Amino acid sequence: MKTKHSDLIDSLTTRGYRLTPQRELLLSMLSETDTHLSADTLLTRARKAYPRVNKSVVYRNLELLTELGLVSRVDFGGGHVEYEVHRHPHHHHLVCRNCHHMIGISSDTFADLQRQLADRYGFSADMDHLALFGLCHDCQTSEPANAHAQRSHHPHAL
Amino acid sequence: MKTKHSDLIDSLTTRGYRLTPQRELLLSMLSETDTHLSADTLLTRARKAYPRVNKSVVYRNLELLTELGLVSRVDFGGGHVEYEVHRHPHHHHLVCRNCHHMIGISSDTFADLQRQLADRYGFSADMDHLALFGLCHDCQTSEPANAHAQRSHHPHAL
DNA sequence: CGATAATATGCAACTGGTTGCATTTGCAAC
DNA sequence: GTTGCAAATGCAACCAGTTGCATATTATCG
Repeated sequence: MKTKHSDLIDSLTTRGYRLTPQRELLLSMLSETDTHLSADTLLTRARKAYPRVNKSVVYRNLELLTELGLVSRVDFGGGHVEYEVHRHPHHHHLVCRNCHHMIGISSDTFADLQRQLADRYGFSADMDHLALFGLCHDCQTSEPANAHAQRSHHPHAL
Repeated sequence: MKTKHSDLIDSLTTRGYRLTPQRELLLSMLSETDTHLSADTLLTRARKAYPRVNKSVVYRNLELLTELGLVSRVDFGGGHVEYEVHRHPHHHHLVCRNCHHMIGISSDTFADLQRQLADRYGFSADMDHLALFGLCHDCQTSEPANAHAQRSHHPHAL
């Protein structure tokens, strides 16, 4: 239990939002893990405790919690998003497109970039749980090796 | 017509993929615009010329063309992706989360970051048509102004 | 130029996620 | 404790995108 569950609940209620069993369940699932979970995983787990929870409620509440800043949405690209309780300092993810290994890195690495974007373009970038794709150290030397579902039917090519 | 249409077709056929009317149509639509188009837009436009084109074909071919490197997939986050013919040099997009204005920037800006990720983590990042969110110059001073759909029912809070 | 075989297409069923609306519930005031 | 009402939920319909499979089409070879 990394982030105090009761703090999260306070954040909700002091802002005038209701504390419902579903919200409490979501927050407790998220604060009891130290990684990110997909909406679908959250729904499935929630149903173990509470078979009636509805998927629209899960999605709506994740959106609310994200807007309130209690939860961070990590966008892994291609429509795959996961959620985690908002912890400081923010961090980012390097995702290997070959072995799917994920490296968490601190946000310092992006400070220069952020400054450059501000200077050159006047743009204030949201540097909050970015995910970047690429190849991890191990896969750079042996890329095609343990690839997943390489296109199977190259007819007479390459 | 920025990128030679016939070059794209050659890339397909020399690698052993067939040239079909649907593929030709997709490539010509993409090479005749100088911006990115969504799968849905492509489908709609394609149907004007060819009412029978099927959405699964559009999606499958966009995936194929992306794998072959003829087309780039630009991921705008939250599952919104668009496609454009792969032009050099690669560029990135700064998207304002307030006014949705989009700034195209060259990939040089990311060279430092890329080098740092390689040095520190041994990670070779795909720096290819990234999209970053944030606030553009104009919206930083007047953020809440022309916002879209601000959450409407804060009950008695903030 | 016609036959062949593998590829590409169209279709229909399905999945993850979203939306509108009727019902229920949390919470505050009485 | 009861009441009132906005907020939250559950449901069912819906939408974009994906998948499996039968059919149609392309490119090649005879």
